[in-house]
Amino acid sequence: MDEEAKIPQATAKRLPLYYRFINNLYLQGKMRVSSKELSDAVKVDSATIRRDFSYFGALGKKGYGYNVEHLVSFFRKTLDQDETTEVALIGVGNLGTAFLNYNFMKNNNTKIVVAFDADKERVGQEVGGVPIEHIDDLEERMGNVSVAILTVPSQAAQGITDRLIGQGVSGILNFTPARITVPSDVRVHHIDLSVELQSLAYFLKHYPL
Amino acid sequence: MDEEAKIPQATAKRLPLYYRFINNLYLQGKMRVSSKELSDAVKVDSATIRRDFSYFGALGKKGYGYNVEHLVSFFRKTLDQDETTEVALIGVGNLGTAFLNYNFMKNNNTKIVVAFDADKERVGQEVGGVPIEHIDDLEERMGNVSVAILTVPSQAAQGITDRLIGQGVSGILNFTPARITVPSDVRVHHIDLSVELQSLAYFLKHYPL
DNA sequence: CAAAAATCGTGAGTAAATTCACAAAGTTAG
DNA sequence: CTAACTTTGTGAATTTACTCACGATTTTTG
Repeated sequence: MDEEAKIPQATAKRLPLYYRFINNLYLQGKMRVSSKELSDAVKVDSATIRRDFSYFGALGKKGYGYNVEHLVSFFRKTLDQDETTEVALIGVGNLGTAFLNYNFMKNNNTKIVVAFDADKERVGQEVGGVPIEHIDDLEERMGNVSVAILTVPSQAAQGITDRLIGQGVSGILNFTPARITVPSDVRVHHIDLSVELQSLAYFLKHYPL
Repeated sequence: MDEEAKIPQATAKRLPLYYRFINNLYLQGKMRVSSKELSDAVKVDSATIRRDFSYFGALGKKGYGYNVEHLVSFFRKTLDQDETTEVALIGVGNLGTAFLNYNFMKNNNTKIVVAFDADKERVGQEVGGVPIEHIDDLEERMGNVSVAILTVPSQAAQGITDRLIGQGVSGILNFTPARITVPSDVRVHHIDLSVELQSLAYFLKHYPL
């Protein structure tokens, strides 16, 4: 296990957000930043930010704040920003295409290197610089990519998941409404767009602010 | 305030998920279901499911489980499944288009009724049955929709947010990387696709399962 | 240089969510 | 009908996350 394995999951989820914002400050030439300023920008309580940072040691200076350059290089290291994670995308529909176009606008430690689709017409095309392969060739063309984005129709989700796992994938970002079943050593993050929208509607009706 | 306002937020977020799954069971003609079966399907601990349901009273029967028909009609009522929330979508790029196409595949208490884009070429077209208006006409064409999906470039996010709020929008589903600033009575749910991907990569490296 | 202001890092308190584990009550099988 | 089994609903324990509030330290101002 990592030494860092003590970091709360909630904190870990915020790290990429912090990194992106701090990197912007750095590119703008800003020298220092306080937890209060960060808080206004990323909408996370300033005490939470200080606590989050404190898991990595004393990154700041009392009465001063945080040195932007120091923070940026620290986060780059911590988030393995130099070591890119290669990603495969399965399902080049609208959502999949959005990801592919997004791919190169980054601050990113992840890169989609190959995409698959069931439509033979699309094979051989490129979207956002990523070649599209046919889903039947998944096993031959996937290489040893370890993360996959699943943007296929939900009926196809479990079948493709099984094939991905057969290829050694260890992380899946699942955008289908289907809840997929995976071995216990495979991590799945699930984003259900229609649930997000419905839950927002429910909150508006039942939890007035 | 609602009577139901006691329901934990974490529970409220799971309700749409439960509803969708239970509705599928109902359509398949299944008569009964246990918390254990639901748990396997939606990947939520069975005790959590029983606890969630218990906030609404005793919906189940000991030794038997839950009656599917009863559950389905209960959830339909609770989620205001009959009273549809009208939604506006801003930014008809790939991601926006994905939402529009998704719109009618539903079990849904939400419906996108109008979309806006900055591209004049697209005005007058329909995507997924939803008419596209020009962003300059936002104020005239939005009607009294109270929820908006924001799928625009991040530079445009805050400006459009301000205009939406001027029109009385009270909930925003923000897909841009920008953290938007809103009055305290407006609810924002933020989904940051690149953060999701990066955070999955981080978890894989640092939190081996 | 001294006083005032800023800001971190964190102990302690609180809140929210999850999970365990079991009595109670129903169902099923023989 | 009885015994074995199933499954709920929930009190209590635990885990996780958030926030307050303040001492310690540095910067800034005059």
